[in-house]
This record gives sequence, structure tokens and C-alpha cells, in this order.
Amino acid sequence: MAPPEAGSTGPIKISDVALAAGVSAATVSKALNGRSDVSAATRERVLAIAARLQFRPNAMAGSLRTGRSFSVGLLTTDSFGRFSIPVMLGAEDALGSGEVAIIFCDTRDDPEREARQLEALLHRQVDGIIVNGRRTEARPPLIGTRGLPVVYAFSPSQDPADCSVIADEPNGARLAVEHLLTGGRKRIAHVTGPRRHRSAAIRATTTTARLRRAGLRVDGGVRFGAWTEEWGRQAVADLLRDSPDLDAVFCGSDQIARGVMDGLREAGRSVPDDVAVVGFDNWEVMATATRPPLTTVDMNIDVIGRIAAQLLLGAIDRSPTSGTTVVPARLVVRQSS
Amino acid sequence: MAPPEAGSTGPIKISDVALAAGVSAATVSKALNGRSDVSAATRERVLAIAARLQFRPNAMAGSLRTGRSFSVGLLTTDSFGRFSIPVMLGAEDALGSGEVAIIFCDTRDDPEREARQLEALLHRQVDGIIVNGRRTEARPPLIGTRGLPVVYAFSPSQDPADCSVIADEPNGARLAVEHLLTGGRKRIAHVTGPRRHRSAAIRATTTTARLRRAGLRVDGGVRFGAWTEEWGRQAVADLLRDSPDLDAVFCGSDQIARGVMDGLREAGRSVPDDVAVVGFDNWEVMATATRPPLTTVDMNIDVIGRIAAQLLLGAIDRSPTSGTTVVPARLVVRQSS
DNA sequence: AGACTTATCGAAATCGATTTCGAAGACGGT
DNA sequence: ACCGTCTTCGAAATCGATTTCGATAAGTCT
Repeated sequence: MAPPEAGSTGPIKISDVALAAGVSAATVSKALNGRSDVSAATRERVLAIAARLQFRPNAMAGSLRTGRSFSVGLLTTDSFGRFSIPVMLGAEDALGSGEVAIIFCDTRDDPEREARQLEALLHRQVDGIIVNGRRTEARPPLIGTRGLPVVYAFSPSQDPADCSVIADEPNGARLAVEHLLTGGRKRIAHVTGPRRHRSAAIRATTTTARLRRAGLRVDGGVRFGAWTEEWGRQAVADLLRDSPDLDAVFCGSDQIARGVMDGLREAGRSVPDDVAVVGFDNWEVMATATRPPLTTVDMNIDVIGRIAAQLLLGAIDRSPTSGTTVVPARLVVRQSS
Repeated sequence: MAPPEAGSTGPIKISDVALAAGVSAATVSKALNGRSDVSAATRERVLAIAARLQFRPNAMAGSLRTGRSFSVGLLTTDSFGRFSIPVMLGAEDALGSGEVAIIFCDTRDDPEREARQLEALLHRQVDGIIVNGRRTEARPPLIGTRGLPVVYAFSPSQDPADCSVIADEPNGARLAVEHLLTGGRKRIAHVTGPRRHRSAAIRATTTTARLRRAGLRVDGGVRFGAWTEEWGRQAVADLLRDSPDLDAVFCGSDQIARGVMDGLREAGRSVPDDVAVVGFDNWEVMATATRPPLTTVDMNIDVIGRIAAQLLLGAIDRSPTSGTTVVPARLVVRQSS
């Protein structure tokens, strides 16, 4: 019953289909790709046989012809995946989940390794590259890309002419402060990361400015420290000593917020009744584990990934975008405010 | 001075190098690949010119010839990256960081999507596939892989003949219990995840068995619940009521351990003086943020990824491995025990 | 019937790198 | 001087799918 399947070695090639259908490989190709000069009867027969044989065209042969590999590289310094995973998921959506493959490369923060990975991606003829990092500091642009489209996601390029997609951190900080102001809070403190981190500096500056516009000051002054719970606990202890009647704390990260809330609880302050707390990052595992769950700023990193991928596709299709695209943040309100 | 670089359109091909060197493409190929029938003088000249032109052989042409794409798919249901990222990093190491590319595919837990992703990977002629999930429950094997090498990492296949690499959870649980016993603890409780989760069941069974071997019982009985801090807090409150003189809690996850430690502190018990706590997962961000830092079991997921990749490479080289490989866990001792 | 259009198909070239195999030249030995 | 050997190189085939273009057959029109 079963036909001899034409030399059963290896995967099915177009010539196998052609042989089984009694036509040439050219006709099979035209039938499968909807070209016009094939009769309806032949087309149907070819389609049926191709389906029965589970024929899958060899992507590499096509790529060799077209010069497009239908794959992009994702070069990231974020080994933990905190920022690279959302970028990747967003990009995957935009790239048609399978249409264009994402090749993941972790540089482990080693420039030499990054150069090697880039070399490998070029060798592999990727159609474009998304560069990602866990810092919002601008990073040195890739060198030696030889005209290949590159989009920087989350961590922008130092060259403003490059195509970068970043989070709107000032907007995020403003959303948080305005939310607290709307809730009637007047004595708002700010605990954040290291002063030298761009993210910390920007969020602090924006917070200070927005409060001044409301005729207020950062209660207790901006507290720079580390992105850790430990620092959150310590900072809130200091704050409660220096300005005991604060009624809100805006934190530079969810981890800090966690420490702050622990500190407040241990000091006998209730959240949100006595003190409201707002975080930054919307790191679900942190924000939903606090007591009560944490109101926080979400930078929409998946959207950044999606837009980066869209811009990359545009650049691949010869309509490159230059400059920086800013993605608005969003406030996720839970019970801590 | 600069030679005309032979029709400056697009990337450098081997024929461009051949033209510039005044030899044939065949000779260039042999020179670059260290074949023997090229004179030393010619080889050096070709090498110099290829370097000057920054020639990079087209990987797709080679793949078309050899039938190998030098890429593998990583098909995962773990969108959060908690388990897929370490697997990916380990695999990247084993795959020579760039030699073999990793194509990341997230199935979003949707079987239909998984089938599409698989189809795309096959179409792309990947040399093999690593399947990953966030559960340790056995999962249905991939169907329609047509002889392509597949290795299941962390989340094994239901078919015991498939090649799976999993964590040694019983070993992990034993390490934790023995560590507590060595520390002189006698009244050891166990708080873990949902009873229907394989991981929870295995860890509980192993814990019970190991304690019995020491002539002890699980203090207060195994407490099944959820993988959350909330559950950890609640469970420890119950435990302190039911068996107030417990001196250790082994937790099924680091998140539970966090809740347990918070509960203990609020009940006035000190860790580790009054009660020792051991977690499971070594999720750094959790384990290092507790007070004091958490002793916990590390399943060596990166090693699982590395071994999975090695087995996959073996299978690609026609020496397939069948059956399940178990990777030992390791105890990371911090200050909570 | 002869000229012309249209529909349908296949042979061959193409993409870029590699490999096989034959050709040509250099050289040594008798 | 002639034959054989060894070295060095290049023409051509190969991988698989697509596309161009020419060939053939069928049908249409005067």
C-alpha cells in the first residue's frame, strides 16, 4: 500500500516530492509557493503529496538564495534575565513567534566575549541584532557591525544617532509621586540606589522636581544607597529618626521597597494607613509578596522589546530608524498606597 | 594605493578574496581551512588578503553543504526564566558560546504554540532541541521530531526511553535534613508546596524517610500548601501553635523559607539560635535577602543545562544517549542554620 | 489550414563554500 | 632524453530551493 517514498534517506527534499508527483522540482516549487503557471490539477496533486510526505523546505537553501537568514541576535549583559527575558518575550511576539528566530547570546559583561559573540552572529548572517543590558546607562555602541541593523533595547547606545529604545524613567517617577500626592500625602521620602547609577539619579531628580512643583520637598532628603532590601531597612530606620512624621516613601526599586516595608512594620507603622509605599520595577515576585502587595512602577520592558523588534524589522526592510524611542511607564496600583 | 576591492557590493565572498589574491576560490578555501595542497607562499598571501578584506565565510552556504545548521532550539514553558535562564547559560557554555547557536522559543504553556514553534525549528534545520519546563513533573514527549535529537532538561519526558536530565531532588532533600541533624536539631518541621506537585511530594517523602532513619518524625507533620511566602508565614504560625518547641524548619522552596523566617521573627524566635531554617532552590535574590541569609539546596540547574547540551551534541554526533541522567544537588550553607 | 496567443511545464542557472579529480609543471633518477 | 613522482592549482560538481526562460502543446482567430 505504502509507496516506496523515493530513497528513504534523510529528510524529504523537493526532488522527492517531484518524483512522487511525477513532475519536476520547479513545478513543485511553483505549486507550493502559489506561482501562477501551474494547472489547478497539478497544484492540488503536488500539495497533497507534499503534505503526505511532510515536506519541509530546507530553510538554509532559501537563505542562501535570498541572503536573509530570518534570524536576529539578542546580545545581552543581563545574565539573570530580569530585563532580558521580558525584552525577549516582547521581541518574540513582534517577530512572529517562529518566523524570525531569536539567537540568545549572553556576554557575561565581558567585552571580549561580546566581540566573539558578535563575530559569531555576523558569521551566521543574522539579519539584525538587538542589544540589551540591565543598566539604563548608555553603553558603547557595537563596533564592526558593517552596516547590519542594530537596535539597543533598555540600555541605549552612547551614540545618539543609533537606534535605541528606552524606558521613560522620569515619567515613571512622576507617576509614582503624583499618585502619592493625589492620595493626600505631603511628607514624601525617597529611598533609592547608588548615586552614580543613572537610574537612581534620574528618579531622584524627577521626584525632587515634581515635589517642588507641588510646593513640597523630599522629606528627609533623597537617600542614595544600594538596590537591596538591607539598604531599604536601614534607610527607613534613619528616616524615622530624622523625620518621624513622614507619610509616604517612594522607593527606587521593589527590593528597596521590600526592605522599607519591613522596616516600617518593625517600627510599628502600618502601610498604607500611616505610610504609603510605592516601588519601582513591578518585579512580580517582589511586589506581590510584600504585606500588603506593593504599588509600583512598571517600565513595560516587554513593550520595549516589542518595539525594538519592530524597529529592527523596519531597518531590515531598508527603512532604518535613527535616534531614541521612549516607552512610557505605567503605575500598577496595589494595596500599599 | 587601495586596490579596487572587486565590485564593492555587499559582504565579501570567497570569490572576492580569490580575485584579489589572483588565485581560484578553491585555493582560497583550501588555504583558509588548512588543507595540504597549497604552497606556503600562496597560503600566506591568501590569509593576509582575507584578513584585510575581513572575509567571513557564509555560514548558510556551509550549512547547506553539510546539512548541519550549527544551531539548537531551546523550547521552554518557563516564561519567567527562573529555570530556563540557568539551563540556557549552562547550555551556552557547553555549546562553545557561539559555535552552536541557541534559538530561544517560549511556548507560553500553550501546546498549540509549542507545535508551531517545533515546526519552525524543524523548518530551520536545527541540529537538535533542548526541551525545558519549570515543573519537575514528566511532560509529554515532543511529537513529530522525525529522528531529530531531543534532550529534556529539568522537566523530563514521560517516555523513559527519551533522554532526560533532571535534578536529584531526593538527594537535595537528604542533604538539607542531614545538615540539620548534624547541627544537632531534633524537632524538624517541613513546610512545602502543593501536595499534587511532584517536587513537593518527593521532597516530603524523602524528608520523612531520612528522619525516620534517624529515629525521628517530621515535627508537626508535613505541611503542604503553596510555593509562596504567604503560605510560609501561615504555616509557621500553625506550627508554633501545634508544636511550639520545634528547632528547625526545612522548607520546600526559598520563597516559603522567607515567609517562615518572617513568621519566626514575628513570633520572637531567633534564627538560627532557636530555630534553624533551610530552603530549596538557592534563588539568590531570595536567599541572600533573608535575615540572616538562607542556607538552601541548589539543584545546579546550570549543570543540568550543560549536561543536556553535551548529551545533545553527542546525539548529533551519532552517539545518542537514552534514559535519564540525574544531576546531584548541593547544599549552600549560609547563616540560617 | 496557417498564424498566433495562452497555458503548462522543465532544463538550467543561481546563491557561496567546499571537495574531488584531473592537469600542468617541477624535479629526480636512470 | 625519457619516464615517473610529487607539488600545486583550478574547473566542475555538490548541497536544496527558486526563478528565468525556452519548449511544447493546446486552443483561437482569420
